[in-house]
Amino acid sequence: MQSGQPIGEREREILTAIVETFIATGEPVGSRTLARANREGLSPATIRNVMADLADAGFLEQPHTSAGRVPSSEAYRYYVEQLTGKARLSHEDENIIQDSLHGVADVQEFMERTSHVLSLISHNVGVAVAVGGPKNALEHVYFSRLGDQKVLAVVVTRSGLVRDRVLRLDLSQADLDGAARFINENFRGWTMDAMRAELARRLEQERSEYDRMMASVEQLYRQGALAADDAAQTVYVEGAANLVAGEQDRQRLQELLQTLEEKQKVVALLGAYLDAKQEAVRVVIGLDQAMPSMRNFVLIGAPVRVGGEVMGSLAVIGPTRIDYQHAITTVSYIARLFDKLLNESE
Amino acid sequence: MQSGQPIGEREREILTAIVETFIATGEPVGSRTLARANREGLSPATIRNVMADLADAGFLEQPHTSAGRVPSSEAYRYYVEQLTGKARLSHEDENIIQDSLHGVADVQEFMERTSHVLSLISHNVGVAVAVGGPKNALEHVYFSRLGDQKVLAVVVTRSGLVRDRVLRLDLSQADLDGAARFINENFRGWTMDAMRAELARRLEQERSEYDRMMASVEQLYRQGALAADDAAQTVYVEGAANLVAGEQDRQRLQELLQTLEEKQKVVALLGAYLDAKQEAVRVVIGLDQAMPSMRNFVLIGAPVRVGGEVMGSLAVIGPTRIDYQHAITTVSYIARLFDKLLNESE
DNA sequence: GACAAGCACTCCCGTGACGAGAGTGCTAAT
DNA sequence: ATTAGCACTCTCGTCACGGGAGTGCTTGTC
Repeated sequence: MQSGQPIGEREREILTAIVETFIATGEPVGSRTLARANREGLSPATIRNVMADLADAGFLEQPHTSAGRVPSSEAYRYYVEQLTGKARLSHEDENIIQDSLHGVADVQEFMERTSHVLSLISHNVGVAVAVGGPKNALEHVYFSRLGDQKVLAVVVTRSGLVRDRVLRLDLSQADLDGAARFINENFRGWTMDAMRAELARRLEQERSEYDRMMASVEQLYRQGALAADDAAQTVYVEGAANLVAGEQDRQRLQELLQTLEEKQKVVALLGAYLDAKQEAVRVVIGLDQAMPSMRNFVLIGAPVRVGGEVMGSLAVIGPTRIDYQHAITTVSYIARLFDKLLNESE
Repeated sequence: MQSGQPIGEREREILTAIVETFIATGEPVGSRTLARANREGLSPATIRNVMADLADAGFLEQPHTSAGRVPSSEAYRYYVEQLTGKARLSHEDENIIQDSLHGVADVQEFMERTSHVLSLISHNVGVAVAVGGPKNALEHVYFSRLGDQKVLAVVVTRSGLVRDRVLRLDLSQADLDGAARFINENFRGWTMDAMRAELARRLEQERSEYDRMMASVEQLYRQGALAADDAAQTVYVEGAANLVAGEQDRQRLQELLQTLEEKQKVVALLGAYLDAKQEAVRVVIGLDQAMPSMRNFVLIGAPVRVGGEVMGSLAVIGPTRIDYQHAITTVSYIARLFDKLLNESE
């Protein structure tokens, strides 16, 4: 058999058995072990034949001759694909999640706790990001002069996100108040994107007949006071310490931790693989494409939507040797919880 | 010599030599190595005698007979004490710091970058915390009804800190606006502490003659809308990955990373050892007192003040085997830079 | 043809022996 | 007071060795 799908029922069974025992033990799995566990009582020799076929087809790898077999990325993909989505989270885990997220109203805090509880339950890295929300409705802006050349800009969106930044600008408080009033009166309820676009249009068009206030608005706009772009994201990464137990190579361990510390990289990862359209949990095996230091790692994540718009995403990141079923149900459970909680309060 | 101070000039010299070579190499240092480096050309045998004395006095420890000596915590304390404060930061390091912090106006961002640059330069863990600032002057509050039972509270202080939280409250936007107007008009410029105290007093005293607005204020107050307490701190911890190289014991490494992930613990550490009164950098050797998982670790930190009030603190955390001189000058340099930048703009 | 049994072979890994290297403590000499 | 010398200790890297686990292949059986 060369690269043909291992369509046979027997092949399938043996492949998933290999994947599962490897995930459980972490050691190359040999034909004998497999034969013992196999309920049909096949002999090691038979299993060896099948294994040889699977190896030819690219599903198994051998660290060295006379060692057991290790699943390849392909094997994991196949394994995940044939998992039934029917597994339920244990009550224990459900309780932990409920306790952890109960009564939290703040999106930020929700994200923070989510990353924490994800890492806790999965024993891997839990990640949650809240995107700045260019599609969020503007609720209120506020500008405050802090001192020489410094202005504090605060933007509140209707979903409860608060972004603040300090700009280098020299405007009086009166000017700032005027600009804020203008924006609040004209753009309340607009999406950030729409507001910015309209503002840009007006500034362009009415350039000749500027009054003092519009000049202030322009300055604020140009300095990014109203930005709600990709940079305006909060990322929570927790459980990096869990990787210590799993990764033997110290060099690699350090690289991994470093990568996880660079939050933008994590954001990029999630962004690259999760999109708004997908409905369910997505499993990405082999992150080395997007991030070389993450080879042999997988991402199990889902977007969080509020009213159709992506508000953020959550994920578990761990080695290929991860409990897929468990991680998938956990992520899925929290994502649904999220949707329910966030969407009910609209 | 039993527990007497190693007052002798020779002892001092040898002790610092031991500490320095141990810091540099990480291996127990023997009499021969020391003799080679010693400029007075003492023989190994003589040095052995001195070392025996130092060991008796509690400054040196021996992993096993016939191994070199390792400095004890006492030795590090003694070593740090006798360091001259005159060392200057290398221009290279100064440039890195300047580049990294240049043009940053926002306190939060300043803290974030500080922790980053600290970890970068020291090759250890960099920490920076901004305290909520109970002594900060109130600039502005803003309340917004988000939906059923949810209210967003935003507090802006004069120093540019923005705190937001979502409360479970059911007040109309009109009520919220009234309460905000009341607080802004009456308490602008007050310190958070004073404002809270006065508010509590008034609520107590005028309980009988409440109007609708004061009732709203009370609800907000009770729900913590105006809290600016210890919980309201932001912590930045960076460079945890650097510990991988230094710590051999995996079990311990994991514990360390876990501790650093629990931000409150880090805050507690800084809080326990750094106080407003101290002028310069403080070096704390042996963190196991406050945090068992941190045994054999040291903290090199300084508070950040604005106008006499503590606004936060910064620190390097690393193993006892750290380049003290370098870490001290780095922390001191950034602390001074901080003071300069923050205080100039007042 | 599918499965099983047997067998020779490969490779890893734990164990114990062994010697080099580094360091110590002590004693005797300067 | 210092130092040279010496016997002793402890670690660590290397190497040989054998057990264990696993493979591939060949042959045999239903």
